[in-house]
Amino acid sequence: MDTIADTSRTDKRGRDTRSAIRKQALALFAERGYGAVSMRDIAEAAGIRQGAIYNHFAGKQDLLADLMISHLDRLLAALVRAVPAGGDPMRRLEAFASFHVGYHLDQPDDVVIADMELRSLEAGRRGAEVHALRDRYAGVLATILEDGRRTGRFQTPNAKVQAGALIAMMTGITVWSRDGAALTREAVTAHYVQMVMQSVGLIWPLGEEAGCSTAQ
Amino acid sequence: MDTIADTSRTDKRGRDTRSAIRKQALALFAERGYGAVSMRDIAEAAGIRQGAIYNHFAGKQDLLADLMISHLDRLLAALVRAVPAGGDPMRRLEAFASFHVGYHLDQPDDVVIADMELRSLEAGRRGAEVHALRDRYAGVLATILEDGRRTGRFQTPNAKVQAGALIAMMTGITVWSRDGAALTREAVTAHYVQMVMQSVGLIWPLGEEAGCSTAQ
DNA sequence: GTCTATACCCAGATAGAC
DNA sequence: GTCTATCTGGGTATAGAC
Repeated sequence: MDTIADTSRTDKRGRDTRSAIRKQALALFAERGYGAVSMRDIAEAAGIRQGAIYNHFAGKQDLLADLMISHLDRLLAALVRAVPAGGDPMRRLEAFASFHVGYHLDQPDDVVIADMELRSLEAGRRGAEVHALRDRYAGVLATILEDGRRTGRFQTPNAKVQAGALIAMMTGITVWSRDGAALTREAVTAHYVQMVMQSVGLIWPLGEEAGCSTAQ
Repeated sequence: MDTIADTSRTDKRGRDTRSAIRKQALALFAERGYGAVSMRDIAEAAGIRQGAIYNHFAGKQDLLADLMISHLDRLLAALVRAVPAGGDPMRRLEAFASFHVGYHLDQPDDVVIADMELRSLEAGRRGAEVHALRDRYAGVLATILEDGRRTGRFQTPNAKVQAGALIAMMTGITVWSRDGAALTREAVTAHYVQMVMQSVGLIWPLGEEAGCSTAQ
């Protein structure tokens, strides 16, 4: 059930088979979905034979869990760097939205797997770990919203519900951004940040004359 | 490739096999995902043998396409009844949000299939039809947002982007509402409507302190 | 229309030589 | 660690009796 080896890097010939498997599996799962990809497909893309995958991963499920968990670990680590733990909820919300959108634009394959293939991940220890990591991520946003609500800055009915709603909204980016976005990265980010900030009742962008919003 | 018969209702013994197949397939696809459900599973749930399904559907793909298209047809018909074609964009946006949330709470299985199993639907005539119906639905919302933006009532950067974002947000309901919602139907609807209305820069609920763009 | 039986294929995983 | 070869099981779809 578990990963065979966690530390392998390049072998004598300078090729890192384990990394190649992960990379190709990620791309194929994201493109076709877990169920539609065979171990033979992955092996071929990685330049090896099917049986050799089992020298690096215990099975297809192990491979999927490995991809999800390593993605979520990186996501959470990057989140901590990008969003301050305390301070003005408005600034933290802006930072969160900006970070989330940027990350999804940069790593659409990782993200789409962690979102769409949850049902493909069989229950068990790894599955619980994945869910726990996802909950931690959503919890960061929920805390920001709750802080804003409690101090009267945000107009939000329920921090947990809204956290789920906003994450769903921003994650939907991957659905349409994959096929040739007509918008620049900055424009997309600005749009989503504006929607998020307005959704908690803020006037956005800031500095629009004493409380009243007008289109620019 | 096509459906065998479109009009069958109950047979002599009062049993409608075709409807039973559709009903069970819908529930199973929604629960486990298309790829994880076999024709044998569906047949067993419907109380027949596996081969008998092919008297009603040309294959598994045909069954999936049938479920998606009939769902989208019903969704669009209900949308037309619930949301007026013209008039105040604010009222139409409120009606759209309220309708969408209510429909997703009522028919989570239909909705989750049409959203999550798009990748399982092979390209072709039926696939194109599904995408066209989905585009029509999103187009209704985009038109509302554009009307509001043009007349200066909504603060929205890009009607098409925001339409996609709001639909993704509201559709995410199915993810968490399936396991014992702690909120009443009315509370969930009110929360989401509020988030949608605020996300276009409106003060919501109406009648909160004068001076800002609450427009009638 | 439904049944039983089966053709046919492809999946994930394993064994053992090198 | 990788290869070839194979085991084992499951899938969709079809054939033909009733």
